[in-house]
Amino acid sequence: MRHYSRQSRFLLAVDCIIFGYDGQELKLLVIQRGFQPWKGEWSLIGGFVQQEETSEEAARRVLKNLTGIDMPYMEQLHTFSRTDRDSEERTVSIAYFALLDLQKYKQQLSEDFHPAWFPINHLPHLIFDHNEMVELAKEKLRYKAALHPLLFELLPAKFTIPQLQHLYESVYNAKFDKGNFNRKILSTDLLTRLPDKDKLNSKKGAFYYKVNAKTYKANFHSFMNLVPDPGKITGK
Amino acid sequence: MRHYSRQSRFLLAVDCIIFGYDGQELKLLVIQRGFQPWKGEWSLIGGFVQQEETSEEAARRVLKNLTGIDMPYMEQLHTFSRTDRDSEERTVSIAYFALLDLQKYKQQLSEDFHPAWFPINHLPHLIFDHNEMVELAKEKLRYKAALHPLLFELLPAKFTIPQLQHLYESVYNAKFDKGNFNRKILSTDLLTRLPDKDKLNSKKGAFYYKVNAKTYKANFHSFMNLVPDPGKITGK
DNA sequence: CCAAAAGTGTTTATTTTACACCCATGA
DNA sequence: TCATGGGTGTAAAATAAACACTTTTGG
Repeated sequence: MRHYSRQSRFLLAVDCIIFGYDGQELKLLVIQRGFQPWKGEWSLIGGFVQQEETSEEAARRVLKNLTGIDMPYMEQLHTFSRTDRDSEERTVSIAYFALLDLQKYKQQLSEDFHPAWFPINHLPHLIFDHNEMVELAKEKLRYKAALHPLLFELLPAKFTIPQLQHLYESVYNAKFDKGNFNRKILSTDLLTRLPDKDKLNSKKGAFYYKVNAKTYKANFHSFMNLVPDPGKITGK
Repeated sequence: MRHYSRQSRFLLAVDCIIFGYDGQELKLLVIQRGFQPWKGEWSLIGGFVQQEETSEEAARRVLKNLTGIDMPYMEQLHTFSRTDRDSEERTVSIAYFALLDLQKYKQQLSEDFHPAWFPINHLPHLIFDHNEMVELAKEKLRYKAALHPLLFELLPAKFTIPQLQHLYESVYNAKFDKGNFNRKILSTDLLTRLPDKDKLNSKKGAFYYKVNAKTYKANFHSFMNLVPDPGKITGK
């Protein structure tokens, strides 16, 4: 009963929830599945874990193969193990969560696997339990971004505070006070102001900032208060 | 390459990090492993996932079998997949995290599997990557307990505020101001005062409280500020 | 009576919020 | 010049921190 030889063995998959931001709204990367079953249906990017790799390596390999991208930010989300979650054969899936500057990578995205970016509030039906995975990932994104400077991963190297605020507003479906948002973000000391301005969105122009790599790395894991009224965010 | 039939299949384990509190300090439940390899070594409670159950069901089944206890609080922690983590055969392990009132369950704990409670700051060497799992679980406990009323799960149904404070202090290895702690906890409206007092720890006696199930359930997931100076807790 | 722990009060500092106001500039 | 978004100032409110003080009671 407890001996290795008598135990069941399982297919192990990885599935990746990839969020991107195009300056307008938060989007999710999905592909049209290229093999049976459910060929042609929308699906998260995923694949099977191989014998000689960790699940994290599998996720990176699959993402690299299917998108051509080395994910700059990725973390494990949750392992899904419902016995009927895959219609073909019982498969346990380890889900990963990644963030991308959509603008930067969209040219480099290979078209071979029919990728598509869907607005996070208008997702198509996905195969298996992939919609459930996305819901959990959205919760985690909102939870974590309220406490840690996670959303910078979705922006280009140079961005303005109003752009950052717009991103936060689209993640939380809320409007924040610009004065307070400014001070709160700048008080974290995570940003360095650059000499030039973005003049596309206003006549006056907004200064560009870049992430201060030192303080970003040092403070990423400490608690911040990046979102107004976080008491009302219902975590997990 | 992408077809189900050609993929590797893996042993899937669950391992459980069980924290308990005895009124003095935080402890971890481990057992002496009863089978080869590493028979007799200290190990987390674990077992293999079977064909017809989810990983969560496997964790609950294994815990029930080995301890006799239906875990009142359990959540998935992380999936560990280093290729060499099990010396016998490649095994991927889904780790779970559980909290127990140690006093309540210690009689009921079956002795068959040689269980032992170790103080969290003086753990023995555990097999495989189990020490690593415990470290991650400790981080998560500290992280989550600073924001959510998690630690109540470690206390009996009736407890005093000084007892609760002592628990927080032992989890964070810190001393908190009793006046501020009192007000902070009571302001959450999570506790209901009972008519009687605990007179064991002081002459004056401290009122017993119980968790208010309604507000507890309703507010569990919202952000609170249960620990002084949370800005200094380094999350994850 | 008094030591010791429980619990309350109070003052100060810090953070958050709301919102008024000034600034720069392209059309 | 003036509408528009960028950015700063400020006062009020809420929260947090430090610490003094009062209460209770077994020995």
